[in-house]
Amino acid sequence: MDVATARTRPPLTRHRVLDAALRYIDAQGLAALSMHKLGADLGVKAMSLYNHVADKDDVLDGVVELLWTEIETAAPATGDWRAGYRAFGHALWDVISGHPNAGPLVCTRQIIPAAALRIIRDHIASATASGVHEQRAYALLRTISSFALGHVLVYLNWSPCSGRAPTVTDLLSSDLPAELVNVAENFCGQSNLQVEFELGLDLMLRGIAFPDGDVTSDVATAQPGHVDDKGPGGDNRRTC
Amino acid sequence: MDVATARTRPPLTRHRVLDAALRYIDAQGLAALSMHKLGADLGVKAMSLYNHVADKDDVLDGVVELLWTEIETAAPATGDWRAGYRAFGHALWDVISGHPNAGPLVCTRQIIPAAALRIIRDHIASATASGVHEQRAYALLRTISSFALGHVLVYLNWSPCSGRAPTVTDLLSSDLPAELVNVAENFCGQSNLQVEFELGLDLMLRGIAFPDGDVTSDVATAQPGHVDDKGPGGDNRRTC
DNA sequence: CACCTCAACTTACGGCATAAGCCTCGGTCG
DNA sequence: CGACCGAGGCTTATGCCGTAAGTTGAGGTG
Repeated sequence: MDVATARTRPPLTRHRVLDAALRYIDAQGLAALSMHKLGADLGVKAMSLYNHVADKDDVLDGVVELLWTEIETAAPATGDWRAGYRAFGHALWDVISGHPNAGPLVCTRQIIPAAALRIIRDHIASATASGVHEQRAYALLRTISSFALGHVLVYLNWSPCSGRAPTVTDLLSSDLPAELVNVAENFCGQSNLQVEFELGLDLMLRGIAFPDGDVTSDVATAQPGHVDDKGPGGDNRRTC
Repeated sequence: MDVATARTRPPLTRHRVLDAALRYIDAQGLAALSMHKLGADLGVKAMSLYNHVADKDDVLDGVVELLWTEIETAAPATGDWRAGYRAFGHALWDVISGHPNAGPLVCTRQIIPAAALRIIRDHIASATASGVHEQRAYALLRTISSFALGHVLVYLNWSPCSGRAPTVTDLLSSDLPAELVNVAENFCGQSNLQVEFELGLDLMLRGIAFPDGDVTSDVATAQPGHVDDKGPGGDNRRTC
């Protein structure tokens, strides 16, 4: 790479590096990413990247930032907090499944990007502004996030046509009894998980998760995402 | 490693290799695992491992098999399908969170081990034997799995004291406004996610997910995990 | 005894992340 | 105008990685 071409090329920036990394992973898979190839993709030697990112871990963390930014722009908070929560879960599902190779990084890298905190903050604010008890607003958002995350991961890893595996049988070892293959097909193959996810999300927000319909009260009934009514005791291990 | 010590050492098997790999990952972290170090751990050169596993990917897939075997033994199906489903979700949560470094492999590797299919089959059989419609039995098990998986991943990645990060602030970039740090603490830090998970699981099975309490009917009402009442149309993308 | 099998070993190769240092610009200030 | 300098890209070099290919030697089988 001589000096002339280096001049004509737009200068590298952290954002351009991360963006290229995300597109590379989307196209070639996570395992295929290397600093050399990423550099080559940008018309630059590997070591030049280190002027803009700390190391490869930093690149991967940066990709997660990018994904959260996508989620943030896809589901901004509005006046209607239920619609906002729903959009948030939906955006989580959509963005992660839209990047089948990079998406799992969101739940693999131990990092909480600012974009994640911003969108959480906004949706919480929207809910509390409508009178929802703050702790309950957090708990419900947490429950929705967990459900969306788990659901999309099951979808990505265990469903054919999700962009990662063409058929269910590709996920199984070849010498399996037909009976178990049948179980796999029933569990993974036939149903439309996207529809299933949306129905679950709808239900959660329509009040099923809060059967009395009064989400603004803070009475201590057992509800998903409500923990105030249970002390630190009990049978839970690994308490902080 | 001379011949004499090779003789006294118990012979390598695939299972011993995988077991050592799991313990190594538990102790040193996923990124630290290499064939050389794994071999050294077993008193053997790296290449000797290849007599028992195909390659490194095979080792990681094997670790996932081990984890599913743990889940299988922890939550065998019984006559009471609701208790069984509950135990299954619980086991997923426990086993994955019990291996903070290896657990995420379960939703990262694209593989469905036989142990997973066996336990799924048994719990489905238990439910249908009690009169639950088969498609609904699958849908509910799928929903519980998704919730458990997503919940434990949020726990592992975003909670301090989960074995991966000591404090919430370690997960954040250092130059964050106090307001967002506060959001992070509320969302991740203070509550006991294990209790929250168990409550959600209980609720799902006590009938909240099926408000009419009649889980054996197959009327086409909108329910999480019920998809029969919606055709292939609709707004879903990436349909197979 | 002769032979075969097979697990473990040795060697070797290309790719990886990245540390250390260099080179060459464009801008800044005397 | 000319000396300086900082930044961004390049070169080189190191040590680890996964693993292909071929070797060794002990136990079992004829």
